[in-house]
Amino acid sequence: MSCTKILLEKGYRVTPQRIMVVDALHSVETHISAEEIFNKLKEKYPYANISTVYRTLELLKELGLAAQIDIGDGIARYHAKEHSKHHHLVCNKCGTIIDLPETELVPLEKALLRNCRFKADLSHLAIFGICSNCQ
Amino acid sequence: MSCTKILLEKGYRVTPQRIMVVDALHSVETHISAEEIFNKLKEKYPYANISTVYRTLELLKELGLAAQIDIGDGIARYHAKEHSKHHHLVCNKCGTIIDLPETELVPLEKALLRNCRFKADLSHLAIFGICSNCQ
DNA sequence: GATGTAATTGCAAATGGTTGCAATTAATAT
DNA sequence: ATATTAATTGCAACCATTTGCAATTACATC
Repeated sequence: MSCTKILLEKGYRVTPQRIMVVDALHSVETHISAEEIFNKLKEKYPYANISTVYRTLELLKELGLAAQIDIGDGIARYHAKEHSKHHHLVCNKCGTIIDLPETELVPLEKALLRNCRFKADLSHLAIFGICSNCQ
Repeated sequence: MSCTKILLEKGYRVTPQRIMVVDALHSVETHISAEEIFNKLKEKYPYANISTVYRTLELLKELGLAAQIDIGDGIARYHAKEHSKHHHLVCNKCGTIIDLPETELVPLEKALLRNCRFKADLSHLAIFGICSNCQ
């Protein structure tokens, strides 16, 4: 199921700007910042607008089509959710980002539901610490 | 051990601005934003400066005296670390923040070290989801 | 295909937070 | 008590992101 189809189905308009943001997001396997998406867009369409990029990313996030991670440098990064579900281990020393399969957090998810009756959304999380190289 | 003593010991200066930020941070049991601290400061000392507030909070964080949480509204909040170690469960529907004792995350911490050789710093974390009332 | 309308965009201004740099000052040595 | 000096502050400019609003446009209906 493509992102644009889901947009249409949910009653959102499929505009050229939105198509270009979706394309840019899917053009990378890893995460990408709004600024980087904006620059890719401008190559094709010089009138591209940064606030529309942010608004589209926000919408994709709401629809569960994109995930946002914050690795602590003040710049939000995004990736298409279909590009594998995983978490991020961010090293506080060297900045390396290690991908962690989502299964690693299933026990925590269950414990929070059992002990706190809290339905945690642990679909994308950044965990900070020190990687094996830097220890 | 007071914050100001630790500052001195580590070779940092104890300035009036820093004392006031520390006081403001300790004056609340819960978390507080930089803006709120700044407003408290201005009541006492009208020449207070917001960038010094941010820099002091950053320093306290580095020294492990304060913790920062981001509950997803784009505003960073801080609390004195001695005010109990805990995590935050943030409800995506009603915005309620539930405190979670740190022991709840010990199994995850151990699993990450064992499986990924990653020394996670899970001292303060915000976990998003749906609280029991909103489910 | 033309028309109506609500969703979306583009702009400019605002927000929360950070930074470079010259001026000031807390702590140290005298 | 004074002088020295490196740490800290205050300012203004900057950055990433958000928002209000008027202009535009994708889609639905005829």
